[in-house]
Amino acid sequence: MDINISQAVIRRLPRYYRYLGELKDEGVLRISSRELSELMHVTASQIRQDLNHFGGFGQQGYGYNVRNLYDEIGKILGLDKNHKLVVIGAGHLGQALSNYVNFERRGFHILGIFDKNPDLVGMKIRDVLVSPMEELESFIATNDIDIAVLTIPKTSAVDVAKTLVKSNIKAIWNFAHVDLAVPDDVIVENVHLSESLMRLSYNLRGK
Amino acid sequence: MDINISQAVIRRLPRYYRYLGELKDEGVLRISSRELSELMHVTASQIRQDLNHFGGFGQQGYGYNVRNLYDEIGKILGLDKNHKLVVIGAGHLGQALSNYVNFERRGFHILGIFDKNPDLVGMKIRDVLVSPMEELESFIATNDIDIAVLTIPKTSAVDVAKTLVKSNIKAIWNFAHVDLAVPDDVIVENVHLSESLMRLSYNLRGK
DNA sequence: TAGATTGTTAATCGATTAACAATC
DNA sequence: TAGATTGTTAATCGATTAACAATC
Repeated sequence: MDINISQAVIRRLPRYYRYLGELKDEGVLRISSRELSELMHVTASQIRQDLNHFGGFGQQGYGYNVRNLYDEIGKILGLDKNHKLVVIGAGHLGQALSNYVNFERRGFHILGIFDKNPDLVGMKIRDVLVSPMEELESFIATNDIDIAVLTIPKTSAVDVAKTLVKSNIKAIWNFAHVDLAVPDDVIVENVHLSESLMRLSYNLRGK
Repeated sequence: MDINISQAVIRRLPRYYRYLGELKDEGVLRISSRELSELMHVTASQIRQDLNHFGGFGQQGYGYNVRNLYDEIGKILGLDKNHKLVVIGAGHLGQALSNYVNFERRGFHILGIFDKNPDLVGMKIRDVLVSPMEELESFIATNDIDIAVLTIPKTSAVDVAKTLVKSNIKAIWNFAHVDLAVPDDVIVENVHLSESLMRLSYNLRGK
């Protein structure tokens, strides 16, 4: 397995995983790179190149075993492991993410929800209590949290990120519209919804 | 202005826009590509290349006028125009997006919300009534809707997308975990949250 | 004018696609 | 075995960076 795989390849893995999951559920046992390429509208070359970064999962003359490839990609993506999360910001978006059961199914367990608004503290979302921000730091330490989901306005996001770094968080799933400055060993995955909407708007020009 | 600008360039425009907006709010009047590059952690070359796809916004020996460049990028992204939206799916995510006031500020106006669940129909979210799915098609026609926001499970998303295409929708902001098959002239911008979380999970490997 | 910085061309780098020998 | 399809190398394409003449 390559030491450093480009993010271009990584971006495509979840999509392969989704298609293979669907094929698996349909009872398809094997698939060739050509067949999968037609289904996904990518080149067969790209599929084979991408997969071979991680190992030879196929067999000449046969193709790929759907179940096996699905599992292997799952392992590559770390979906065979459990992750412990806290959601920071119990507003609408924080609540929406906390309510989303499919994350739980993939091993992403939300153990705590935090908000600075006293009106929201004490509320329960799917059995998880909303706690005051003051308890965040000790909660992360006590419960060995890996990932913080940041669904707060950008004005407070920078400060909270500092607290998270101090608490040795491993990764931040950032929904705030700001670039967080964190040490290199802290993973930040940004979801900037307004940027996505602007790209849509651009592509809509002249229509 | 180039006829066909790569999506790689387009992806970066909203981020430039965000930084220029912040500089503008801080009262900064002008900035050189080098200064901006240091702020954003990209190369000055890339900034100049990107901007020159759309025109010469700068001035030799001076740099760029912050206010002017901000406005120009806004125009490129179509943020000087108003857009009419419907949100389809009044679940947690649909509610979260409908409640997000910043979209409104950028000219994205949510005129209708739709759901097939009778318990949600009749509810009001920021003055917008949740209507039954049966009314979707006529609503789009009557109100000249540009963009549909799809926050429903993937099982129903494919069918609803067909209805949207029939209704001559121009763009779909798709939060369902499925690739929508639509004609070439319908824009689809995907937000696949679970894929984002999987990328985070991958980058977390071994930590 | 001299200095600064753009706009733009040329060079480099990396990612994608094509081709094919290896092999099931 | 013959046919099919992978794994992998080589060729191509596109995106990024460097360089510098143009010009404010």
